[in-house]
Amino acid sequence: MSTAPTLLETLKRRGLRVTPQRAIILDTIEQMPGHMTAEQIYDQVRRVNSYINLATVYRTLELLCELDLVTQADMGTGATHFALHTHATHHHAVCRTCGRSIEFSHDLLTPLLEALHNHYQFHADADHTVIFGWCDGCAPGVPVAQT
Amino acid sequence: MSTAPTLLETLKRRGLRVTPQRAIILDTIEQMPGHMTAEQIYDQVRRVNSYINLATVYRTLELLCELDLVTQADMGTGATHFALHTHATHHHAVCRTCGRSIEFSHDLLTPLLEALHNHYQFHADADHTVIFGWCDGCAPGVPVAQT
DNA sequence: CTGCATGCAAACCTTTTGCAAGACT
DNA sequence: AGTCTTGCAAAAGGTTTGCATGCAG
Repeated sequence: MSTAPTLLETLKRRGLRVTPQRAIILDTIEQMPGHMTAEQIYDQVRRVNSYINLATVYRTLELLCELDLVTQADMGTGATHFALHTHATHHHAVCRTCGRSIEFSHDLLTPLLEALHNHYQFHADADHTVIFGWCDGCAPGVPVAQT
Repeated sequence: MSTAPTLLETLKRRGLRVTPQRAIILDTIEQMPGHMTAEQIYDQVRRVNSYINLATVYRTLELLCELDLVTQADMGTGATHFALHTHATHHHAVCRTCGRSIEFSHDLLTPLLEALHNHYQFHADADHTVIFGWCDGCAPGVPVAQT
């Protein structure tokens, strides 16, 4: 139950290079809530040091993904969303019509994850699964059509 | 249990314009198996008529999506995958490491879909849901690391 | 000192769009 | 005839990359 190590500590521990840029980016990510796009992280990072480059943000995110410290999710908005792997696990039901995103708890996904594991020995990445569909307001089933 | 109408017939029935390009594209989509990217459809379409433009393929796909005849799915490969809505419903478990995709039946997803409906009145688009994770071969949990 | 990381700018890829010409009904 | 569709080419996003410089270890 010890406090989880910071991203920076984890980097050091694994013998990876710690640069000022990485320190700022990691710190920023840890302080941002939920998921964020590379652009959002970039904007935030620039408030600390406006000389950090977008490419560096991407390269750092790539590194974090490789280390399984961060997960990616496509919310259907064009830009990839990143989130701390330790971030409270929840998932998203995204409306194809209005774009709204409903968060739902991990519990609802459990049966599926277990089934995938039992049937296919597939270990689903339980973080930030995205399910598309239509929210209550945006009529389901009935296709648009109608002039 | 009459035969399902072709995409072309559906277009006509809804009073939409039928052009040679659309005829070729629709026909191609119906003949291609499973999902395909716009580029793949384009390549196939060009074998019939090499003057058809990629933009036209995109515009036709957009139309089909609006009519709910085709669904989109992001398989994490960069390009959007399209599939006939009538195509046998199944979903995908995509391995983040090796990229392999395991198809799983709709049944496994049912509990989740019902739960989303009951809890949030959310009508999930049951077609081609994509779950990311790791297949049996690609060690789960254990991060890469290790020099 | 050596190698890895960074900044910059250009390249990339997929997808979208403006516009004039052309085709469908 | 009138409107919708197409082709072309350029633009738009998001993300990646090559290369020279610079810094961490």
